[in-house]
Amino acid sequence: MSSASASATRSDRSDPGAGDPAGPASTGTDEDRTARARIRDAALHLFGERGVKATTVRAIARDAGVSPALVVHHFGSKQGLRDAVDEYVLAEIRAGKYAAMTEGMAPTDTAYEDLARDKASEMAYLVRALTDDSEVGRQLYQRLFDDAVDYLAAGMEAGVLHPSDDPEAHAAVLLNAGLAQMLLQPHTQRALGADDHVDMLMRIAPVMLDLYTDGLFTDDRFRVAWRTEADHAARTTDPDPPQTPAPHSPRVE
Amino acid sequence: MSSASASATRSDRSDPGAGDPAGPASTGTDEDRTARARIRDAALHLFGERGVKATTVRAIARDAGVSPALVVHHFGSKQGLRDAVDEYVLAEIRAGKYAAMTEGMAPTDTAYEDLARDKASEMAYLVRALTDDSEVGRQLYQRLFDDAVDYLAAGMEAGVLHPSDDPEAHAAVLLNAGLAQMLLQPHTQRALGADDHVDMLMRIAPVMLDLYTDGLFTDDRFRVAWRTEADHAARTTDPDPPQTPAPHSPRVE
DNA sequence: TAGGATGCTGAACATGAGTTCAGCATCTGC
DNA sequence: GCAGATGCTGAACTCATGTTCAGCATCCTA
Repeated sequence: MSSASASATRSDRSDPGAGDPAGPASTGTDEDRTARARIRDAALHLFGERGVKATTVRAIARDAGVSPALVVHHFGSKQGLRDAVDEYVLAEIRAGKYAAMTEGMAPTDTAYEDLARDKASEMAYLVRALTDDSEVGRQLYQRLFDDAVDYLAAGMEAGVLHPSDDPEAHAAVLLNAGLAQMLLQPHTQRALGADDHVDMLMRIAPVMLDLYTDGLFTDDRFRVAWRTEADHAARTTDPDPPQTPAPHSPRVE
Repeated sequence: MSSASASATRSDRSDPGAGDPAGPASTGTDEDRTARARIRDAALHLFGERGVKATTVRAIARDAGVSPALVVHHFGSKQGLRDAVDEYVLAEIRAGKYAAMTEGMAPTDTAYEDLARDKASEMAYLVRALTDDSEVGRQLYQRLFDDAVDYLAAGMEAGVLHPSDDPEAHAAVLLNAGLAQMLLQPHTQRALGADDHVDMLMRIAPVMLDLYTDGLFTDDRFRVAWRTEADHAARTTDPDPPQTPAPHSPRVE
């Protein structure tokens, strides 16, 4: 067991303490936080900025002010570090810290702006996670989706939102529309010539409120056209459709 | 490009023929297409599937049925190949082949479905480009944005769309909402339990049409609240306060 | 104060991946 | 038929990057 003696110290139980001894991401005034925490934070930041694959262990070590070897000492491997970052972020997701992301659905307060400002690194990481197909992305979306379904149900119950034939699809569409403003933020900002993220939000918010208040179309010709076409397609595709497209019930007008 | 001794044969004029001798992406029945075209197509496919960084030249060569050296022979370098793929895609963008992506804004026909089916590889590449910050992504978004602005203007002119105070922001919001259904497609499909992409679109489309026809809110209370708050913030920001905590407006309860 | 655990490092190691290179076949024009 | 251009390959080279390792300092404990 001579060869395994030194490495056993690392790989087998890399955590010096219990659960998460590093504490929250940006706690601790400056650089007196534990090296483990600094490494995790640096990784979160760089992973979010450039992606996991494009981030080197050496770059993380440099940003954290430690040697590359220490990264491996604490987390076993780059993958182990990634897992630790994921677990950290997932814990925050489970704690509901990113609930404001659904605010993009209908910007009624500044919660989203606050989130974008205070958790920029985490947000970048999450945005990336949503377009990878990582476990973090899956869990984040599922959580936001569940929240959105609840919000919509409550709103419909209270009568402030139009009822829906398909509340889940409704939740998904609205959630996606909200998240899109985040995913496509750089493009949108450029296209609108906005100075910064907040400036862009100030352009976007009233438009979304108008859209959700008045709709877009001045009458229902597009909906009628679509239904006609869908019915026609359903009728001509095959005589006995295995999945009836569910005739759309009349909506609240 | 600097040490132009032996590499001049490759780098400087890597194209054996003129402009784009490889022809369109999937033309040519099976494997009798030129190797250059097969390499480009394989690269497009893999770049879209895994990302540029995660795709190796060796994998591209394997998929194209050639040696890694031939990739470099034709395109000078991996970056050169990437540039060629970008240029190919950009040409298609300029030719308006992806205009149906704006269809997501308001699904009035099957153009988007057709696109998703026939150009799956290209679409994956473009989706990835939109979330990187690549030149292709920028140009694609700009093009789609310009198209969206035109569509909206025409619709408003014709009276089928509500007029807007800020048509560009309106175009951006609608474009983003449409693109979101593409960017978040895997998540949405999972959350809705849809069988496939088309199944998901059949759930999404009527909801979007309902949303754009009727709106979401049953009255304008949220818009009024937001305006009130915005006015208040505007009035109180300038005198001195650096950051107003902003009282949260009434939410959907 | 001795001894071991802990935190940490510099230097080396191994591998994966982009790239280079010398040469072989095939085709075309003379 | 010959010569050069063209298309293409296997093998080797180089470098970046993840990882290992032996050892040093510090701190806690008996």
